[in-house]
Amino acid sequence: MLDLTYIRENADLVKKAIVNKNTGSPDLVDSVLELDEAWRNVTTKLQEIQTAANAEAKKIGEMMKAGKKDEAQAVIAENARLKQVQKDLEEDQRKAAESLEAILLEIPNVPHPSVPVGKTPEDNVVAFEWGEKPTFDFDAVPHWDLLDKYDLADFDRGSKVAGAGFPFYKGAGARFQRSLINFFLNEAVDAGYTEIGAPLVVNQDSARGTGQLPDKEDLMYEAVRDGLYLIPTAEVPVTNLHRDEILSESELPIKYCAYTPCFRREAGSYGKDVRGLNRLHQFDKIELVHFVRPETSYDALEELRSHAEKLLQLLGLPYRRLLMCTGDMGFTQAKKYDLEVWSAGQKRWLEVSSISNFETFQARRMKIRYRPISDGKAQIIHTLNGSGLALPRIVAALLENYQQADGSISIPEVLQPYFGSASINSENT
RNA sequence: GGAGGGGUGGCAGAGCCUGGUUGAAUGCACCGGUCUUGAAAACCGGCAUACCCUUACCGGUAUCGUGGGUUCGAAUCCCACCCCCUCCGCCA
Repeated sequence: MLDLTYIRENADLVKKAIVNKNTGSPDLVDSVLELDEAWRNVTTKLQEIQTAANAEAKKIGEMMKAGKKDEAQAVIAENARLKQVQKDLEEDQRKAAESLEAILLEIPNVPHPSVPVGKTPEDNVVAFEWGEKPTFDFDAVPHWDLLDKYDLADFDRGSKVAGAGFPFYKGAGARFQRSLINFFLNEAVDAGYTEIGAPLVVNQDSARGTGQLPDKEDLMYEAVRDGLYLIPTAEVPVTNLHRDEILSESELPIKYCAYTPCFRREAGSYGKDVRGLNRLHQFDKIELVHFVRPETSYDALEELRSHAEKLLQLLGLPYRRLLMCTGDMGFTQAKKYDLEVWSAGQKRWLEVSSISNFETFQARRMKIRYRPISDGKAQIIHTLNGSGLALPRIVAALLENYQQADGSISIPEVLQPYFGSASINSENT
């Protein structure tokens, strides 16, 4: 959510953002300005009435104290008229505020000036590439064949028990994931993050805070009976951790890492994109979240990005960094990078991390502020997050890129202490 | 799930029975000043949030868990909901 005053003063900029992000009509801005005007008019009138009514009430109080009951009765009768006017105005104000709020929630975050303008994924900029794509003197196979071969995952039984997109992991497959989780968490903690174990369900206020509601409701599984949502990412509970709080400057920046399963309905997806581990309804992810002072958020974005990239480098996975264009970056972000790893068996790039600066967009909804030591006036902070990293596609890429001529899969050195051996082969599954 | 107690400013904690200068005593923390070679102590002053009006100053409104209600007037009375604590039950 953007600041109303900001919209008032930068109407053209916000309109441009809506157009560039391709998320709706720029006329929304005009509606906001009109509704804001209307709300302020009503509010001013209402407050005048309240001022009058309060003054009368005070007078009555004094009369009662002085024992002038009859005089008081007369004022009471007169005040009843004011009360009716007040009620009507309150209703008007409530309606105006409601419409204003609703439209405000439809206005996207304004992209940072460094973000390229564009409409489709083709307009994203490949900002950086790292590593050599592996070459093979045999036919590299996709990961689903390798999962099968070593019985690392069972999709059919997952479908039976839960549904498509909820695989079982077995043996070395399950252990492999567990070793990645531990590796990622340890790296994050070493980089200065505080580890968080988070609730896997959140209430509506939390879902609204990070921007999943009102628009992206279809993304989430919902426990209707209890009004709870299964988290689509740890971003939701972890960012909401400080909702409605005023932090002190000395505790910033706050950096959290959290491992959680993530649940996504992914309604409407199909085809090769969902083959194997490419897209699941439940998957594991380690999420990194920053709470920072506004002036430092773009430094923090690069820092966060480098933390995620380091993991890929340690794992020896070739990857590229995309700077997302305005049309492909999403509603709530001001700037966003995607990291994609090369998947040698499928011969395609797979998105494994998305790193974003939300500036005040989330924090304003959540009322997360900090008190600067200098002037003491509470100020909205900036929030950022990024995956560090999402597991299934990392597993897919590792299996595919590290497959060997003899059919075994070697394990990157950094992972071996976690996994407990140097390869996956027919002996150790 | 049952019974009882409670949710007040950054924190602690009065006020609620007996509705009326209580946006809220007091203490701590914090900020500024005096004093001091410096610091501490002491003393003086300041210190909630959001919003409206205003060039500005002044002024005003709302907020005592949340939402309703009673009343001329509610932190204070009534109702519902949420959360916390204690005891009981159930349970990994």
